[in-house]
Amino acid sequence: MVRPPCCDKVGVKKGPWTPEEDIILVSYIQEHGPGNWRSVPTKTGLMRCSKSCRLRWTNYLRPGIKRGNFTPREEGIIVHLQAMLGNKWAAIASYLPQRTDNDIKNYWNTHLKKKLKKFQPSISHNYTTPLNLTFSTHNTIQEPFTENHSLPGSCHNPSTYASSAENLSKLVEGWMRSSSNSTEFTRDMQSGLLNHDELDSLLLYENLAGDERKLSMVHEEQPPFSYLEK
DNA sequence: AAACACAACAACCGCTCCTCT
DNA sequence: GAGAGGAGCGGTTGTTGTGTT
Repeated sequence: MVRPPCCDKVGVKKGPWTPEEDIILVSYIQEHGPGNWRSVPTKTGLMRCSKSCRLRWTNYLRPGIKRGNFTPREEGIIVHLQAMLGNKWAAIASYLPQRTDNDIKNYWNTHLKKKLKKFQPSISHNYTTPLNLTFSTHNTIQEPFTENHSLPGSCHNPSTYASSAENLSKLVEGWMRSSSNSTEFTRDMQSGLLNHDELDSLLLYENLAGDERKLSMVHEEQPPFSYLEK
């Protein structure tokens, strides 16, 4: 069975959005709310594919989006989550509500991948396994957390990555706290929330993000699995 | 100043997943 | 339970900006 395209390719405008198109889309969504993207082009008169409208809204026009430089802290979160989840950009983005999955993906591909490659150029392919698989191997997390940790994106629609993401939420929360409170972080570590691989990853990356001059020193050490080229 | 190379980012495409009937 | 349609995701490409020769 061949699925028809999401919209008629004939007459559909492509390429960069103009300010006028943005205004039309934003005012439509302000009036009707996001959703029902299929009908947006016809209702607004925009000569755009419904997917294009959705992408434009979610990535650029949606309120609360932060653009521009990623902070070292955000970099650390991205790197660590990427190591655990793989290229699940939407899941990673759920931990950085002000950033979009597209933004994170682009930033990873253009900045972080290179940074990490430079950081450890001779990694074997054996290390490409995301850390969430390591969890089961090491039994660091034996049961999913059942506490009420809110997880953006998974609370309404349980997704395929939800179970690991729930675990991650705790993990990341612990790490984020650690940035400002190393005592609590140590407590998490001692209570078994983090295993040694994860801790190495975090500490190593904090060196990387905080001070590039340390790269040559870190390079000598055993690499965490996370920082790998796919 | 021009040509070229590279980097960064916006957007598209194809596929999968989810929901509804 | 199956099928269809819509939404979402991730990989990739295209375009533009910036730096270098």
